[in-house]
Amino acid sequence: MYQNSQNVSKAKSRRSVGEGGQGRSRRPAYTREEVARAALDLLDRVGLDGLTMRTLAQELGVGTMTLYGYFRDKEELLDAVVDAAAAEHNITPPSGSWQDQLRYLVGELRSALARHPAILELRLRRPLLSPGILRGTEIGYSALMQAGFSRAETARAFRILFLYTFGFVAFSAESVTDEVRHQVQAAALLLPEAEYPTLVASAKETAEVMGGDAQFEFGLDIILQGLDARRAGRGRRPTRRSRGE
Amino acid sequence: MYQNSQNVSKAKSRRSVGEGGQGRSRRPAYTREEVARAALDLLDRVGLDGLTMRTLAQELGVGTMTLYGYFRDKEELLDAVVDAAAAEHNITPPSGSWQDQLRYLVGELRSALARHPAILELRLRRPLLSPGILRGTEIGYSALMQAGFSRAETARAFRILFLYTFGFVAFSAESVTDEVRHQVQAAALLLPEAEYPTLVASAKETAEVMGGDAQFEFGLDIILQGLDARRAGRGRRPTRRSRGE
DNA sequence: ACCTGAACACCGTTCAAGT
DNA sequence: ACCTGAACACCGTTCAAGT
Repeated sequence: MYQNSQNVSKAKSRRSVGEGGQGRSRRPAYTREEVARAALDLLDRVGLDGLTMRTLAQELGVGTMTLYGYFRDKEELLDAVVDAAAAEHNITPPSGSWQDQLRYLVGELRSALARHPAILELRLRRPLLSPGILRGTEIGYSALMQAGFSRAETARAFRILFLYTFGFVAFSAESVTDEVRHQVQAAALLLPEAEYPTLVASAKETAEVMGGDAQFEFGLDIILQGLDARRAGRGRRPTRRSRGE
Repeated sequence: MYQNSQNVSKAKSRRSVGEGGQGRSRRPAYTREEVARAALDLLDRVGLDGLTMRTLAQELGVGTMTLYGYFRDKEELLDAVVDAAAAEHNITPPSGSWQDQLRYLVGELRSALARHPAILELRLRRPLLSPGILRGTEIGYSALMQAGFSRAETARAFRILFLYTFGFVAFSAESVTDEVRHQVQAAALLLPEAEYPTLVASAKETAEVMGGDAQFEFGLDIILQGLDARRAGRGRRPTRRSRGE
């Protein structure tokens, strides 16, 4: 379902090694993708620290060193795991206004990241570029360009939405429970009021804002509103907001 | 310079153990803060993977197990390292419009994160609440509230800016070199044009947008513009943007 | 061709002991 | 009171060998 043509053919060519006639040579027990999916599954269950070459091998019923036949490194395995997570991500081209389309895309990205929390940390270090991931980018780009944004603005705008979503999930994942919220509120209330008057007064609001759908939607609205304002103002006054006044 | 009163007094009370008269009992070679700062320094030099209890101990000229007298865990040490990084962060209350003040704050946060890149990854897992970190929040809150935002809006607005900045630094740190940009552009150009027409056409723009001051400022402007629009529209029409149309 | 145990150079941390 | 080496239960990975 992802990178179809290339991967399938690669797997096939691996499988068809025995066509020589002797048919005695062993063929790999798994494909790269199968190993990656097993690793993703294990990752979901035991977290990033629990994903070990040893435990993964055990899970698959092979010797540890067998894994090094599929991947040069643990690093390379982890890249494949990120790819496997992206492969699950099946987005259908949305309809509606450009804002609606982007809302949908960003929502999909958010839920995809939430489905495999450990993936996020993995992606921090790699600028991922596999086709599966870029499918969403393509759709977002075309929505923005149809709305009248230039190519440069489109790239910038999509990047903002992408970064916001990533930042949100990274810091507002389901790890922000009610308990964490209470801790935050308590910590804010303990601050010296002389130095932190506004924060002490807003302790409750600060805690509420740590996560949740409402906060996510609010930020999304703000960004889309800002983009819309930028779009509307085009040509008239090319935004000299960055200057002094 | 950070959490002044408490920490200093704690360090003093540690030092003054020998006041009993005998003066023979050994006192700790370092304070907690000194160990944390040494760890931060080591972190900057060798990265997160290189920061080991063993190497840190060696750096300080003590046995490995001595560190466990200061911190129960490596986890607890890392928390202290994040705190030590926050302690360096000295922000002076800014002036100007609320947008200017927030621009300044966010810029400070960005450069603070850039100064110790490994800190970012550390902060992903901990909702940090030390006073040093919250100083910036207090200033941001008061700027937003003076601009007329409600407490709830203020908390939401500041959170957006915080998340955007974090996301930006996480994915657009100095690790995005020209080489990475070239890779991105090349990867985009290699996509099948039938499926990715917009992305292929915007390969150059996509690469440019991966990092850099211009992109950061653009996103910041968009968010501030969106916030301003929200502020201006208050009361009139309480934003039913989230609905269908 | 494909698989794998033993071994190496590391980790964080417990334990029992040293002054 | 403070410090610490030895030891334990782990890592990722190299190497040389097994079928």
